[in-house]
Amino acid sequence: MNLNHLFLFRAVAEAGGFSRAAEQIHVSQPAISMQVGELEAQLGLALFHRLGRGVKLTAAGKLLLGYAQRLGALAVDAEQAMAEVKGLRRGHLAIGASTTIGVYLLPDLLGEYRRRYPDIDLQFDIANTEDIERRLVDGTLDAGLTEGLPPDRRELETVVFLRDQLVPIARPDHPRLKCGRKPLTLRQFCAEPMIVREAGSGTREVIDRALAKRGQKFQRPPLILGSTEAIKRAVAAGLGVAIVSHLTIQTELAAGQLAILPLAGFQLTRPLHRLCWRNRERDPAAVAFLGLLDERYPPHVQS
Amino acid sequence: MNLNHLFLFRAVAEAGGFSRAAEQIHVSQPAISMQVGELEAQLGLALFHRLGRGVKLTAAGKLLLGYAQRLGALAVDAEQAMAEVKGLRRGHLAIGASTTIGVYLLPDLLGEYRRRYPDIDLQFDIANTEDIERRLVDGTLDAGLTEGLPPDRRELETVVFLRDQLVPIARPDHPRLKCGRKPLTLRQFCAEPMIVREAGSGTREVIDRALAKRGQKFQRPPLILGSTEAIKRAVAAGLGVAIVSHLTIQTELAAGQLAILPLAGFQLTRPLHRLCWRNRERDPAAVAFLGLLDERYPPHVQS
DNA sequence: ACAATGGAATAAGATAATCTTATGGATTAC
DNA sequence: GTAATCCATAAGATTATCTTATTCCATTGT
Repeated sequence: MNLNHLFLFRAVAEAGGFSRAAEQIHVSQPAISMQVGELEAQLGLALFHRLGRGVKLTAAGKLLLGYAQRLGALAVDAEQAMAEVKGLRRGHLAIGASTTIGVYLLPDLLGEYRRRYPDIDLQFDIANTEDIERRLVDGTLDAGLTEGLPPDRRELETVVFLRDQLVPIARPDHPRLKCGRKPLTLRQFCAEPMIVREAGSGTREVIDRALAKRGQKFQRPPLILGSTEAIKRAVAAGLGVAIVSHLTIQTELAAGQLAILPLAGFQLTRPLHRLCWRNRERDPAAVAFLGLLDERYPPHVQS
Repeated sequence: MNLNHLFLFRAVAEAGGFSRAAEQIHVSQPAISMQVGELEAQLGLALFHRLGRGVKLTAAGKLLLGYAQRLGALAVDAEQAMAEVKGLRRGHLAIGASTTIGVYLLPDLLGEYRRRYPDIDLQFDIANTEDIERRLVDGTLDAGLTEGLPPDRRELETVVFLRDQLVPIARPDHPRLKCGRKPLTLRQFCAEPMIVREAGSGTREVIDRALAKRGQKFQRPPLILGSTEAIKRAVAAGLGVAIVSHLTIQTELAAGQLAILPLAGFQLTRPLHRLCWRNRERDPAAVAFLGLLDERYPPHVQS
């Protein structure tokens, strides 16, 4: 007994005859005779009275018809659910991101995602690289976006999707920003009052390494603040200069609260990584997210 | 997508691997690979993550598994229901009978039926031959038992299942029943005070015809009563003699309330008919009933 | 009662679906 | 690195299912 047997049986029952059913579902009449006959043989029960003029359900047939209808409807539901998943009208997407990306980049991206696929259930967590990695492996995340060093897990694919520029910022009325002034040298910049994140922060490490590489260091003890927002506010308040991700200051630049300080020959970037399973099938919801990411930030495969 | 696809899919999901599933359900592993692969291709969705060591459901797979389980359970229910019908552990039997049969014969018969097949839902109506015939044709009865003349419907099969003896009865202390006395002649019997059913009753017609055929008639105006029970009581009370179906007086004979009056060379029987559809499939419940009837009263096919 | 008709069953051949054995390829575990 | 495990693929065999043509049967109409 399979769905096709039941489908044909149901067609006959609802059409009131083998020939009529055959017409309606575009199969030959003997095909139906055989299938229904086989079904009856398997069950050991007559399902139809053959009246000579059409057919009529037996008691067993009436009973089976109920099951056939329910089975048919359930099968249709199942296929529809699958079609919805495939067509991104149903599903779930869980993304993990580190702080900067999570705060300054993902909301926009997920807003666009929601606009395109409003029926996908979205989940979005900010966590550290280690947690994201773990949750990718155990399957609770579909993709992760991190600014930290790429993990060396072979099962995860790491793609640099964006090079984040770390830029020096100052209050817009900083003397060096008067028109006509030349860019600062790195040495001059290091002599400014500096505001930085605590040691151990990803951004701080990048900055320290870059300065060390160029043989420079802060010339005064820096002001240490625990969040990028705090640093931006402190710079805007005139407490000093800082180096922050370009991503984080779009609003303040537009509002004239902060300005980028030109620094001669200084270019500092860090890679932002997109993490997901390497050789694993991805749900359409995840594929669409990665596609959207690639669309906004054309990728460079790294490993 | 058919039940087999889903069954194999479910086996894989529940076994956690293609090979394990293949073992459990005794199919080759490639068969499963192909079926699941085809299912995935048809849906356009990956249902499993291939991990190298076993497999794991994707989100789409998890969703489909629920449907597959429900469909599987429903299919099992359907097959079980059909098996129950076939095994007479579920079903319905509607029998129609004319009065005498319905009162004096069917209760016993249906008692035995209920004992053998306690799960069959029984329905049993007393009606006239015409109604029974009509209800057989329109399908509300599975079989009919009548004492009337056989209908001439070609679509109904008429089988005489019993020859009912109509016997003369009297009070046990009737003078002619004293030991040693010879049987009455029919003429003498007709001279007795007679109790009969009203004209139009089946039994009355049989009696009238039999007497007419033998050139006899009641010599006194008979007492007319509307039911066999009333006639029996009247005879037992000594109001006269009567001719009634042998079936109806078993209890009274045993209790000594009535006696059969020996009548020389008089033998009056009428056929009892079993009616059902001629060329139509019968439900197991009906087949079992007809079987039981045949068992108790070996049949003589008439038409 | 008779042929006519409508509709299901059957037969035969063709086609498609599914299975099995054997083998390849990728991943994990020691 | 090597062996073991597991899924995918290939080829051939088997089975299920379909189609066309035809037969059989019950009803219907005359």
